[in-house]
Amino acid sequence: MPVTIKDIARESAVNVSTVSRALSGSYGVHAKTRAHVLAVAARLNYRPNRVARGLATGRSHTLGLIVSDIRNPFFAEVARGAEDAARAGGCDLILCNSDLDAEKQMRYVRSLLEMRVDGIMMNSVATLEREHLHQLATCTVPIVLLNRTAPEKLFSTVNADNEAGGVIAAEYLLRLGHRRIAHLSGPRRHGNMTDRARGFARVINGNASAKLTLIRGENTFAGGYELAKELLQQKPEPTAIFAASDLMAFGVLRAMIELGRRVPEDISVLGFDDIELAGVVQPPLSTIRQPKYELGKAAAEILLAHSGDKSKRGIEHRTFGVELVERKSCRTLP
Amino acid sequence: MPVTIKDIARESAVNVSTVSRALSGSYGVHAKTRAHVLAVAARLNYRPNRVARGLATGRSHTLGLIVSDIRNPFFAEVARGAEDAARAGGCDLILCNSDLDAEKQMRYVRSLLEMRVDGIMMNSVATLEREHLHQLATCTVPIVLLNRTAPEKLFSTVNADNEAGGVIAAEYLLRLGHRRIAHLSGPRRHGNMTDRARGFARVINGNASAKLTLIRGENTFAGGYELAKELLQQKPEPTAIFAASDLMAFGVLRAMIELGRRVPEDISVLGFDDIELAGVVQPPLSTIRQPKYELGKAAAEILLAHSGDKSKRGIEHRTFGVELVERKSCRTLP
DNA sequence: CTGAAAGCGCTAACAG
DNA sequence: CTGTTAGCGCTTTCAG
Repeated sequence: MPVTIKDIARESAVNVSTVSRALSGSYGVHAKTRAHVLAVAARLNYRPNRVARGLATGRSHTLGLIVSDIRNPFFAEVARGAEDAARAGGCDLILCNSDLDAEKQMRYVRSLLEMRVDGIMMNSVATLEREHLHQLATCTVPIVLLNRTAPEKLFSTVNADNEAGGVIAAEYLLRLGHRRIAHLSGPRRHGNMTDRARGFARVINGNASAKLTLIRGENTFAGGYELAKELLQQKPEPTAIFAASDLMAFGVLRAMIELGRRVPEDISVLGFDDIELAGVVQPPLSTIRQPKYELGKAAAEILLAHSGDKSKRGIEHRTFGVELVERKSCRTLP
Repeated sequence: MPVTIKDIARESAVNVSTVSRALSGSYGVHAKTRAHVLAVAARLNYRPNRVARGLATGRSHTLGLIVSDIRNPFFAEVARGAEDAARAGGCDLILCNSDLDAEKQMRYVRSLLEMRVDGIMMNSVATLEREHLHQLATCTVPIVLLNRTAPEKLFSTVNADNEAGGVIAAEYLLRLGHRRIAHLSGPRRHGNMTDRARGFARVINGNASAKLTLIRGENTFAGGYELAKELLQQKPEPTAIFAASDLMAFGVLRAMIELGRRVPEDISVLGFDDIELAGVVQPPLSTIRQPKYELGKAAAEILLAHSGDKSKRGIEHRTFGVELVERKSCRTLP
């Protein structure tokens, strides 16, 4: 059995409450007794029991993170940012993979609530129904939604400026001289991608000589691959393709190889996210970078900041800028 | 304030212990009262407090996972496997990123111990000193070491058969007709990679006409890139390169492009791991696949199996086979 | 500054 | 089958 506060109280001939005070570093205990208690604790190799502490204080010092799948490199970055920030704030991080399944997601929320986490970060609530949303709203702990662009009155949100990203992408391609341009977007329910598409379309369509082709598919390597193959059926071919994520862009690159098109000589490809491997594929992928690590970090920090005030659940919204990362997959048209 | 077992006891006019029994589904409670209690609980929207339960039972139903960095796609897969298995066993997963820092790693272990997790999975203890190892050995919860090839009497281990992987790689390259062969390995303290190198070298050196060049560097994209550039300084050039990880192989691929070599026409490249993007790069990377998801899953399952028995901390060792995944980065020599 | 005592919410003997 | 009674280990009034 692990040594408890009681053991060290007995051993150092003081009351448990004194030990508790000495250990929690709070004032109100003589420096001498305190030193003694600490010494005994060290000698006995005492490890506080955070479960007991949690029960007594009501704070568990844990944060929950629900992502669709940690294997998606985008979420891995987000998770890392969240973990670092949580850790810096003295909290541990519980990881949940929802697979974009609303049921599963709600189960995780319940589970986290039962553990009395101090806050929950979750992405991908796009598919949540009213009832679920309502359930979330009645949560006793602060919640921050990641990648949620719709304005939220009920929860804090953290997201990248996706629409601006679409604008940047469009302006870039136009600037390079492209006019026949395609955009490969994700499913409609994917709010972020819809935002990207909106910004992108607005700019392209605002240029009289430019022509936009927009098609949708799955936000995966395979999705990008298939959309690209489908796209190149039609004539005239676009000179540039903007994929809504790097993963999809990778699929496009593969499709181009199989179709015998060279990138960027025959066709330019632009991605979104700037995951680590964007710079690794051939050719290195030009893309719109969003600050993934920072998104996760910000989410955790919001939780940390508000996990104290039970009364006013401070709602906070943070939007991060995105930027163009030029590599080798887009070229200037003569 | 959340509703407690007490509230529902009062509301349904029975004792808390009855409620507890009814809720925990255990026998010894009349079906009728039980149904009633459950109904009241549901009406009150009762959520059990797992912190309290944990304190009372001594089991927290959480598992800890310490990896060097979740952004490494290898660990993301492992983590996913671990999470799924933990979840299936009714446990939550706490994620820790140690960055291969021994100090940090030990802090995490302590932290997890304070939370009274039911078990800990950790990779990368290669750099741990005797003192740390000893500390771990005295832990009150079961520990399983991931990717630890050294035989362990103190802890359970789960790993892929790295040495066999090296053998498979060597035989494959030999079979394709390669004789001037290079191996790019990781740092010496990286036990897995050392095992891969051992198996590989044994086979290559066992072939009289084959010549092996072995160099070491960092297990990263940049590491592979630099080693490859260094390697191609010397003449005659190898006809095949076996990289100790896919990440390193990606670096090799990049270096080859920059040096004007075509893969696999001029030089063959073989990786290890089979991370998701191995099939995405150009050319698709041939590699030795290790079952990452299964590794994580097995680790969690061992913990789950042994977290009951306090007395006999069953030590268990599991080794997973690896296999060759042939894609397009290696060619047959005429 | 320190001790005594009352919980936090739940489980687990032990009686009845 | 159900109620009573102790705690789990720690914090936190409230006295002294």
